[in-house]
Amino acid sequence: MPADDAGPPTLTTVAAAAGVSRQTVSNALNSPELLRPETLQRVQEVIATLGYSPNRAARSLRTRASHLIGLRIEPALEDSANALMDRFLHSLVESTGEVGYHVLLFTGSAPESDIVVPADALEGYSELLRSAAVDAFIVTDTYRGNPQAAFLRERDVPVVAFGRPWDDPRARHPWVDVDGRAGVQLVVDHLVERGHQRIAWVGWQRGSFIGEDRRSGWTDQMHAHDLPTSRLSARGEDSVDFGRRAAHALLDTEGPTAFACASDTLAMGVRRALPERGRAPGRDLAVVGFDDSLAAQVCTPGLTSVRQPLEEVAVEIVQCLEDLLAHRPVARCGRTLPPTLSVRGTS
Amino acid sequence: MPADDAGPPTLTTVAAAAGVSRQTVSNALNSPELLRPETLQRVQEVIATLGYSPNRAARSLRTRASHLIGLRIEPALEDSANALMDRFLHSLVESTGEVGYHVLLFTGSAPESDIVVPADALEGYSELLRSAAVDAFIVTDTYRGNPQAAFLRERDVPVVAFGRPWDDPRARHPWVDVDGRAGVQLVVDHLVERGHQRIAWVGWQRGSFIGEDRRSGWTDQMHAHDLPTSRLSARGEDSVDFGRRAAHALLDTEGPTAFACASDTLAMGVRRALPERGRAPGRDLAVVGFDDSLAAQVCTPGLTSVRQPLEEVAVEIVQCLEDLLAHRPVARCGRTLPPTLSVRGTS
DNA sequence: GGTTACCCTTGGATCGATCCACGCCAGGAG
DNA sequence: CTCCTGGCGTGGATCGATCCAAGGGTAACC
Repeated sequence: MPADDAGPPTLTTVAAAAGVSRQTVSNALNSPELLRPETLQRVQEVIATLGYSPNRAARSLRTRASHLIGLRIEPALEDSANALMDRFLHSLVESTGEVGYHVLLFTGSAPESDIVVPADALEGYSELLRSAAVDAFIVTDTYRGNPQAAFLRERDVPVVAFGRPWDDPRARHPWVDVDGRAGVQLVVDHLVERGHQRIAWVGWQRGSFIGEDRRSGWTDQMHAHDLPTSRLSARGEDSVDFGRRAAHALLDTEGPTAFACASDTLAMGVRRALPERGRAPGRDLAVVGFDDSLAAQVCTPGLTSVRQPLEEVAVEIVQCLEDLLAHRPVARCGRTLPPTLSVRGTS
Repeated sequence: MPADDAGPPTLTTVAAAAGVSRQTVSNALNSPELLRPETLQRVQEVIATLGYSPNRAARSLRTRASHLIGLRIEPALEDSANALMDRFLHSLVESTGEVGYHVLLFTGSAPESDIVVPADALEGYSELLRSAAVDAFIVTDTYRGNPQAAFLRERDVPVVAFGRPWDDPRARHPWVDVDGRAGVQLVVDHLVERGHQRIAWVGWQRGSFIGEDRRSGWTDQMHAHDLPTSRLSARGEDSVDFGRRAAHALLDTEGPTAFACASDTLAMGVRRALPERGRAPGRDLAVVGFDDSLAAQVCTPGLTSVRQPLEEVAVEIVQCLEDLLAHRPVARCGRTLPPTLSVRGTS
């Protein structure tokens, strides 16, 4: 019975030092209400003195719970979506930490086809789950159809998605998403309040669920204000250059006084176009972006932009996760959160 | 002996199905060379059929190795440093994955004082280590003095740092860093090649190790080309506005034809100043940044910038980690990697 | 005095992989 | 014919925490 021989202390070590039994120490940690207050305190003191903390491997083995949440990181694309991921990741780690979970990152090397998810792509998930390395997953493919979540859910893999199952509204896995439509509605309201009437939309091509969702915020809210949308909409790729060209085209014929954009990237393009016609972004000629990226915050004047409530998303996801892991019925299967508007110099 | 009752298969399950003993299956996984090829193949087939993978908790408990690497995420600061972290994180996860490790994220809630690292701040690390949750740590406080690495190392915590121990060159923990000085030397060479002679420096205040390191690349290489540096240097906070003011001040009196900046943020400020004097960034009046941030890539014309080789940093760190964990003497205690130059429209 | 409740002890089993020490068998060498 | 070695089987112990069941004290109560 090596007491203070080598390595970190164990339950037995602590028990011996505190003059109680293993069981009592275990109870002190897991069911403190079973102990008499004075005993509890004594045990806790010894735990603190010895710097004991329970071996996670042993605990996991016995309880069949690793208290780890798996998150797959996609190969780095240096775009604004990634900057979002970073903010999200921070919040997520914090939220999970508060309820005693940690985040385990992994990466799937297998490339995926577009629609059909081959078994290979799920291999990473499957392996981690079979080896009991993680208790659940969070999937974050917000920017595509995100078929993985439903796929995993069908196989009884505990999973919560950041992003709606756009392509299958009947999917029954829990998800949390940001209400892009509501975000753009905020933008329109804000611009109308500033006196704008001819508000143009610069967005993505048809076919992007997220793009259409954001755009619907523009059309709906414009109509709600009895404002015209006809010929005021441009669609194209998500690039600075398209934003610039779209702004020129709209200014040539339609005389808009404000631009609501589907992304900061497009908004940066619109901004770029204005000086080329001797105008400047500001109250009179407004530009609003989406995502509140670093670029939006750094440029002068700052770009007004829709900010996703990623911190709240993380909190919601963790709540779902807790329900899921406790085998409680998850309160809400899907939930959308409203973004906010960061108002800066361009509006 | 529940064969295919519930839960994932275990060693015993596989052994029974393959008609061999537990030990043989274990050997098939950990010391395949001990098995006759035909036996090995048979066992592997059964493993594949049953979809077996060893329980990580059990393995960790027995071998005292979790195959997890701890990485602490600092509270989100939305600056360019964070964008770097993201790129680094991706590479790191990939590199660690290739050698059978995963990355575990955690966060320390305790605030830190400036110099003295209180025991509290290390609590997060310590707890994870005592509970045998991780085998080692990576610390990434590149942008400060980074006292934690040395501190942890002294306590025999396996740790590799991304970032030099600036304040204590004799620290003996392994580290990998990017050679900022060499990066700026690249910039100077590039600008000289483009015909520039009066190259200004826009950097940070004294006292920042990293700032001084980068600046030394400018002074050294300017002198190597027999070019003047006198009165061509501006120092201030890392903000767009300071960059702008510095550019104006330098243009007022010194007539520089190129600006080398300590960060993309400063460079964006310099860029901003040029149109205000009827000039435009480009070959004739060059601006170069540092970090190759998204903003540098997205703006028009694109900002030439120094790109940190984060992918290589990750690979090097993982190599150190392997040595460390194998109790091999770490090949190089510290190592710096040269950055590259992403040349774009502003130079 | 007996009952009840409360607090704690005791000793064991269990999770699943690995480590260890044998033991067994076949084939080739001596 | 024996010895030896490579390939594999067998049974048990081990890692450390938790689960389980039974039991021994003490104090308060009727």
